[in-house]
Amino acid sequence: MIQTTSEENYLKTIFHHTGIGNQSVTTNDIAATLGTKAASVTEMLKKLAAQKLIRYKKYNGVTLTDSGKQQALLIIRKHRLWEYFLVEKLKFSWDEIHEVAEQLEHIQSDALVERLDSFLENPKFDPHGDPIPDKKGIIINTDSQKLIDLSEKKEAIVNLVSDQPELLRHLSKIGISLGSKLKVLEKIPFDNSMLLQINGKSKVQVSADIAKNIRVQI
Amino acid sequence: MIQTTSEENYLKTIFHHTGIGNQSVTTNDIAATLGTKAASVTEMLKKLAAQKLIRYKKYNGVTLTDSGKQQALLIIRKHRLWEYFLVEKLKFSWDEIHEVAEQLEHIQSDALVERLDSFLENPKFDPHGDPIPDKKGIIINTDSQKLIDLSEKKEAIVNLVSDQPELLRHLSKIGISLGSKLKVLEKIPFDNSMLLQINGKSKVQVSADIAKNIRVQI
DNA sequence: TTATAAATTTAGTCAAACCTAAAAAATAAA
DNA sequence: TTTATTTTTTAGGTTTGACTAAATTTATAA
Repeated sequence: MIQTTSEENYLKTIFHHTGIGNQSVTTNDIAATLGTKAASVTEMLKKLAAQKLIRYKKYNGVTLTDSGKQQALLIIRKHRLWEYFLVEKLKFSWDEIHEVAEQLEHIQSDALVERLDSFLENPKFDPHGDPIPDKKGIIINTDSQKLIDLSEKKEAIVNLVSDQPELLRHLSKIGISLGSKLKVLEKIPFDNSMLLQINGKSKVQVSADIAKNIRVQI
Repeated sequence: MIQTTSEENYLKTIFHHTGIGNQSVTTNDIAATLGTKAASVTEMLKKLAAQKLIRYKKYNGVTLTDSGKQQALLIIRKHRLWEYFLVEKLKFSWDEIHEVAEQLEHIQSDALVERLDSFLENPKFDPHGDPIPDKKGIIINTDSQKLIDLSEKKEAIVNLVSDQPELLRHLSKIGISLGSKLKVLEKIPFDNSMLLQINGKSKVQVSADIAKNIRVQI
């Protein structure tokens, strides 16, 4: 499951274009960001698709799978933790650190990341003010809200879900995952449950207990 | 003048075989250390020779040029500084750090190395007791040895002590300082502690933990 | 001192990640 | 709706650093 540095850079770039939702990004945009040519991007997209890290259909742009999103977030976690280290401990200024962090983010060692995180006392934001994903790849978003508070007819993107394994299992069963677009079709006052439409397709009923544990972003 | 990771690994391996002198090392020995095949080594040797980092004559083994030696020492400097960081700051044990340091040593940034060195307060030895070359690639006399390795009845001069302030305070309290002449009167197998005579006068008992952190020269 | 063995180099392949040029598909304009 | 333009993909190359197999050189032993 370990990516090459190049594969990691592609994942990161795709994530930066598509964000936490399931938006797509074009071959040319990826090439422009990475400073490579479109032809090279196409080749790499095939490799990433074969590993089920992205969804790729010819001439159609790409989106990250849950697995790809997870990988990207963990690389971003490393990048931002190292940036924090460089500024807070080594006294670099915030504008000198990017290039070095680009290298450090590719060091492969789970133990290293976790110990670095502890050593730095679990910072939540990097020196540029961007949030640092936690070890599960969950990223704070201050303008997120609980699904239960979303009003009827409104749409939002699933941002954070609590890390209870049972809840996660249930959600994946009914087709909700990080980045899903939810529309509130109806709120049932009797039990505060909600009728939702997922990604403009399937409809599903969720209890208030569940809706309290999902955070979404408009 | 920047080397690839692979070139850096070859330089480092050659240095570890040839040392600070101008000894030579064979193709096969390099291959064995790196886990590659002799044919691959031959190819790389040509590249390094073209950069004047090694002296290479077919079928004749290689030696490092001054420039190659310098490069190798700076890589070793990085490796050992990162090892020190991993143990002293991130609390890894000394036997878990090698693999990660192998990756970190290839990060390219002069500023990073110098700031890391300052942050660590310019350590002179890594957690395995090996000396850390300074920024010019100058390495402390490698034929100094750890006091703990000195055998009974032998005498030696204190060369360097680790820079832990507490240790330094303790040593000055019992009368050991840079340049003191120590004679090993007795080694106690039970706890590896040592009974020493200092400058032919006072006797003192030091624990194994202390004896590991003092370097002496015969 | 010749025959055998070991070490080293050469020659030819391969995979990864890039490239250019040409073909194909999708999009925009006439 | 055809034509033109842009985007994307395919096809064929290049470089780096590895490989195997065969050839060459050096070292060892009978």
